[in-house]
Amino acid sequence: MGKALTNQAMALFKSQVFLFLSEIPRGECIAYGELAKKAGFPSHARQVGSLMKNLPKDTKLPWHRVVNAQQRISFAENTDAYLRQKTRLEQEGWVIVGTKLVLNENS
DNA sequence: CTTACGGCCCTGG
DNA sequence: ACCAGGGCCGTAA
Repeated sequence: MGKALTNQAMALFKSQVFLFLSEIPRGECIAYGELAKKAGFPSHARQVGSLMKNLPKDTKLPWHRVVNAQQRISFAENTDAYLRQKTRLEQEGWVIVGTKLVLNENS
């Protein structure tokens, strides 16, 4: 049972997640869990998801480059959120089948 | 205080 | 490749 994160730890977690996210280049992507690890909190994948969900709509952060550990978009296929993310990833060269990121044509 | 709920993840079938 | 089950942990109700 891990102890609860202090407010300060959470603040650090957030800033680290946003920092590493901002460094993901166009054409690449990263898993929620990977981002959590890099930020120093390996068991907080879901919290990364929450952070993404709560980003302001006009954010400049590349939230769409965050996918799940199976390289899939974590939204149901018939949703708006899914379409938004898929469209943005396709603009960066990804070929996507269903929710699966198959390959990137540019890389 | 306790439930419920996620933009999750991992391990088997 | 697909799915279920268990674990995870902050946040809102």
